[in-house]
Amino acid sequence: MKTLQMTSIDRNILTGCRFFKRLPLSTAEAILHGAALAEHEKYDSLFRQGDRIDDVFLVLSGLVRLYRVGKDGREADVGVFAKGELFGEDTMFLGYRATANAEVAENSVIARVDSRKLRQLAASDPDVAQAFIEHLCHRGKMKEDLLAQDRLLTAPQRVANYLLSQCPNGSTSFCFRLPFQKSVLAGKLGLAPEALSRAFSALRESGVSVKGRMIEIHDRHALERF
Amino acid sequence: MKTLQMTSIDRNILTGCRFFKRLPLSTAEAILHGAALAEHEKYDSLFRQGDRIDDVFLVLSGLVRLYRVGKDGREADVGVFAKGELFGEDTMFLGYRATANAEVAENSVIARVDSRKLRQLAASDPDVAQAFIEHLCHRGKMKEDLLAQDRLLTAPQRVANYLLSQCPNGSTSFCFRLPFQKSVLAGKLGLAPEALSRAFSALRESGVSVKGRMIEIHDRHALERF
DNA sequence: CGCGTCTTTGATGCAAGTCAATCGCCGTGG
DNA sequence: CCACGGCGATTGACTTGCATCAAAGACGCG
Repeated sequence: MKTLQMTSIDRNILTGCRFFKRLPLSTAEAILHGAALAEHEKYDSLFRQGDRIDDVFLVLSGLVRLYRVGKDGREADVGVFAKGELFGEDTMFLGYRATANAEVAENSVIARVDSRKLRQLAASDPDVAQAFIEHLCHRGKMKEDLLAQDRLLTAPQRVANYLLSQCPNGSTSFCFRLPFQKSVLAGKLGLAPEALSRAFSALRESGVSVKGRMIEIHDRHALERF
Repeated sequence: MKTLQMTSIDRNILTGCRFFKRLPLSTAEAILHGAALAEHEKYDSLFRQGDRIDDVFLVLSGLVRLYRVGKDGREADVGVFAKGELFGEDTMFLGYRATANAEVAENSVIARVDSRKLRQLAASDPDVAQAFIEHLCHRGKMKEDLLAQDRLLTAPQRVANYLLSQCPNGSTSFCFRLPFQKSVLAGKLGLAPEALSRAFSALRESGVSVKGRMIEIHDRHALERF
C-alpha cells in the first residue's frame, strides 16, 4: 500500500460518478477535500467483517470485492465495485462496523473519506441527505435484483442477463471486453468459476462467442429468450 | 377491500415502530395525518411489478409478501412485512415504479401515506431524511444478510438461523409460535415448502420440536453449531 | 521459450426442486 | 356428535443443477 496525492483526473472521476453528480460541485469538492488516496494491490484486505470502519471508500481505479465467509470458509460475494463506485457507506449508519470483508480484486487506487464528517454533512445539508437516500435506494434495488436472480435463474440465464446488461441499448449484435477476470464475474453472479465456464459453453449455441475476455453477442434476442 | 378509520391503537402501533421512533412525535403525526386505512384479505394484490405507485405502505396487522416472478412463473420472495413495518418506500426514489409484486399473505390492515408528501418532507426536514437513511441502511443490511445466507447456507442452516433470530437473547432453551404459515416462512427463506419441512425434521435430532406453529428449542447451542 | 496463473473440461456427489400421494387439522353441515 | 371436505404439511421417489475434485489446456508475462 502506498499513499498518493489526488490529481485533477481523480477529482474528475469522482465528481462525475453517480453519487456526486447529484450534488453541486462545491459540495462534492468539500466532501473530497481531505480524502486520503492509496494504491493497493490485488488480494490486499481493506477491512474484515466486524471491523470498526471510520471511512467511506471510493474506487478510483481497479476493483474491490465485498464478501462474507461461511463457517466452512466458503466465500460469497455481496458486492463488486469498480471505478467511480463508492462502498462502505452503510456502515456509518450501522454503528461503524463492517458487515462484510473487503478485498482488492485487482491493483487499485482507492480514496477514503472520513465518514463522521460525511455523516455530519448528511445531517446538515439536505442535498447530501437526498443524494444518500437515492444512492441507498439504488443500491437496495440492485440487491433485490441480485436476490431474485439467485432464486429464479439458472447459471446460463444469469450470465445471459449480465451480458444483456452490458449491451448498449438498441443494438441487436455487439461486442465487449469483460471488465474483470472471469473468476470475479463468477463470484458476482454467485457461481463457481467452473459453472461460469460451462454457462458460457451453453450460451455458445445461442450466438455468444468468448475469446479470452472478449465477448461477442450475435443476437441479443436469442439471449433474451433464454 | 374495505376502508377504515384510523384508531388510536393504530397510531400507537405506527408511532412505536422502528421508522417512526426516530422521529419527534409531532413529525410522525404529521406524516400519518391523511393516511388511508384499508382492510385486505389473503391473496389480495396491492400492486404489481412495474405499476406506478404513489403511496408508501404501512402494515398495521397481518402480513404482506413482496415477490418477483420469473419467466417460467415461479415466484421468489424478496421481502415479508409484518405489523409495524413499512414497505414501498424505495419506489418513491426510483421513478415511482414498483420493483416487485405485493400480495397480502393473511388478512391485514394496511395504511397508505402519500409518497410525494413524504418525499417533500424528507427533502425539507433533516430528521425525516435521517430516518430514511437509517431505515434504508438497515434494509440494505438485511438484504445483504439474505443474499449471503442464500449463497452460504443449506436449508437446515437457514432454518436454524431463523429460529435463533427469534430467540430472546440469553436464554438457552425457549419456545415460540411461528408468526405465519410455514409456507410463508419457506418463501422468506428461499425454500420450497417441502424443503422447509425436511429441514425441520433434520433439526429434530438437534433438539427442535415442532407441533403446528409451536416451536420448541431445547438447546440453542446445538443450533449454533449446526 | 518456460513458468505460473487462469480457465476449461470431465467425473462424481449432494442439496434441493418437483411431482404425487398421504396425513392431519379444522370448520361445516347433516 | 360424527362424517365430510378442503387446505396445509409431510413424506417418498425421482430429477436436476450446481459444487467439488482432479487433470489438462490456454494464456500472459518474464
